[in-house]
Amino acid sequence: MTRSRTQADGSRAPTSADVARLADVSQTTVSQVLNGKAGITRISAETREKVIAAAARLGYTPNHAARSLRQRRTKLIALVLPTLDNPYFSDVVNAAQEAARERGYAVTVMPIREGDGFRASSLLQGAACDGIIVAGHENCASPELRLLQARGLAVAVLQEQSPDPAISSISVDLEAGGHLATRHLVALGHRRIGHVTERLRPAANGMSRIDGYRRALAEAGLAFDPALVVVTENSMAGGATGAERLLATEGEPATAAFVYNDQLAVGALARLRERGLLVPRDFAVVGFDGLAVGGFTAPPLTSVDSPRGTLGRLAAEVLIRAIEAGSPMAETHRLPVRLLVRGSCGGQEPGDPPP
Amino acid sequence: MTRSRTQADGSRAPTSADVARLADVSQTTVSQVLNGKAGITRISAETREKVIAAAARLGYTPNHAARSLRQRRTKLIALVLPTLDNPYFSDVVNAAQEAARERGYAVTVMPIREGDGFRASSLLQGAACDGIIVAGHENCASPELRLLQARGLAVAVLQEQSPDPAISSISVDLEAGGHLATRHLVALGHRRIGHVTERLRPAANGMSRIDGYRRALAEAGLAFDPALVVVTENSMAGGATGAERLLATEGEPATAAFVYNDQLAVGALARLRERGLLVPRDFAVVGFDGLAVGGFTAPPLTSVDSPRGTLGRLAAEVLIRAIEAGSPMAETHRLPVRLLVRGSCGGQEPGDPPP
DNA sequence: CTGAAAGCGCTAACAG
DNA sequence: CTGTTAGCGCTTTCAG
Repeated sequence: MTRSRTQADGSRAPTSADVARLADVSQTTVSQVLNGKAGITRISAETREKVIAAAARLGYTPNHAARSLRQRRTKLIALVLPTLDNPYFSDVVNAAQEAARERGYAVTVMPIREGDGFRASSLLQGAACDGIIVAGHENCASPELRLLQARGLAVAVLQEQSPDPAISSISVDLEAGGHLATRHLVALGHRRIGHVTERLRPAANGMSRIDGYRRALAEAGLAFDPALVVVTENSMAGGATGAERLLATEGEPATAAFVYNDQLAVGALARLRERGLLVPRDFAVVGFDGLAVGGFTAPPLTSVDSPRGTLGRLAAEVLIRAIEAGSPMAETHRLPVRLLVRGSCGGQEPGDPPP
Repeated sequence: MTRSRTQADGSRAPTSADVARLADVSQTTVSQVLNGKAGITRISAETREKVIAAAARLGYTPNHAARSLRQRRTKLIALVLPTLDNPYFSDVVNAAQEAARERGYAVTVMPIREGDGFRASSLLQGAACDGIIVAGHENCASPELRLLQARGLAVAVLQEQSPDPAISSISVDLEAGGHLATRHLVALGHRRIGHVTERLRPAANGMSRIDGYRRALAEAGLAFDPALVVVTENSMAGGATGAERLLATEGEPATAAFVYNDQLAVGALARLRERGLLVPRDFAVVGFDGLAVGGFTAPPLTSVDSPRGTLGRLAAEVLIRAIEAGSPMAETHRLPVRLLVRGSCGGQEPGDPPP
């Protein structure tokens, strides 16, 4: 009973060897009992009891690093988010976490600011997790992703279409959302409809919000007017200045706007109010995401609702599939969206519109 | 040159042995070059070059699990949050991350729902990280925390006073905040001031928002009326029903409320509006947190601003100090707050009030 | 049904 | 200035 290497505070996390000693069995047996697959019963009931009791008495938990090293598997998934200040990801993370847990994986969130270029990637490269789900424009577009994938890390991209077809992507149908939102405004009689958006990406492939916006305009016989597209920063403040700029646009003024996301839309609503415009009487707004906050704005925000739970769950499932396949099988999923009609467009009272 | 164990896709993450072979040196040398402390130069410039070149050529990144196992240190800090749907923590996390990075640590976020009882704690117990910063009522109060600390994990509690004096705590001065908010309302002439709050915790130790609320009332010679304290759920919807209940209270009606946090306050503002009350003319509201969203509500929300960046940075510093000391030194920090006057109380235009 | 031995990839002692 | 050796804690053959 050599009790070596004590910590500064006198204790030391118990190891499987400690458990083995206490239960008077081998480490192998401890491992077998504690990780025993249901099927294979190579352990007697009596031994099993002893081991379990010993483990419980010591409060034993397997050392994560040792196990990961040995198994070349961490059972850990990282969700890479650009920021935590948009509650959009809350539901996504919860659902991903739940789906992962069912399969024996844990989910952890790594905030990596857009443009930081995966500076934290020593962790990712170093196989600190088995796979990553990546969100955020730049992060998703990063060429480093395919390097990570080549290193054996499973990669899935969330809410963006990856430029790289070899990388899995789970997103909602942004184009359909843009179309739905814009069509809604058209149906309410608007003919000068603006679009407030985050910086436009060059790699537009006909799959983004603005494409749906343009399609709805075209279908209604309305010309696309670049002067009505305002690019701004992705924040509430950005939404406010976006609205401001839209109002200041030359030519016939806009009477409505389809806004990139609810975060921006909250800012836009505030600025419209400050400028003395009454929404929806003087101006209509549609957001995107279907955030809870939209139920509490003045007026409540009509928005394209995205199935965040399904998105998160699916992302986890796809990723785990790839991890367990051992090879990078790319899957692409595009989930449908629906219009969540609240009060910011007028015309109808809260309730679901006809499809 | 035995190239063994290829992955399904034919590649394999390079190891330090691979680098050593390529550079024609020993693994030790590779390790020394790549982790070399600035001071100790036991490596010739030439060798260093060779190693660095080889590592670069292979795209070598040290294996996290192996390194952690060997060093008994992960250089990883987990921030345990109850949910991601309150943007409050965004700044906290960013600041913590920055402070940690300066010291060579990475920060990861683990969402653990309140009441889940650290179910994910196999990771925490298993030494998957060196320390944790815990937020959320129940999580902070969990007795498991001291177990984790006993296991050698550094623990710091955020924004709550830990019931356990042996655990570090970094929070803002909630009592002062409650006092500041309530005094502001008193100064504006309100005499029936309600308080909408999340469930009250038994362990009230004179340090929470409500204590400051009561102190300000007392100082103004106003009686504390339990009928004006409404307990509700921690969400925007909860804030709405809280406001509702406050309006329905019997006795002389409230004309103002100090609300637990901005999330709740957003909901409260919305419900007041729906009920036809004009804020601040008919009712005044003060929130807590100083979130960005408060700048975009109708009217903009006056709130007790909390130094979230400092909080996060300090938490990381305290934790890292504890990690590197090797023993659980408890530190308690309570940061000051200030009133952020916007429009939801009237009386003065946006701008800082006199202290 | 159980144990002994090997080794995951890395770094820290200790020799030279 | 560099290499050899050992071992972190675990799981996994392989023998019994």
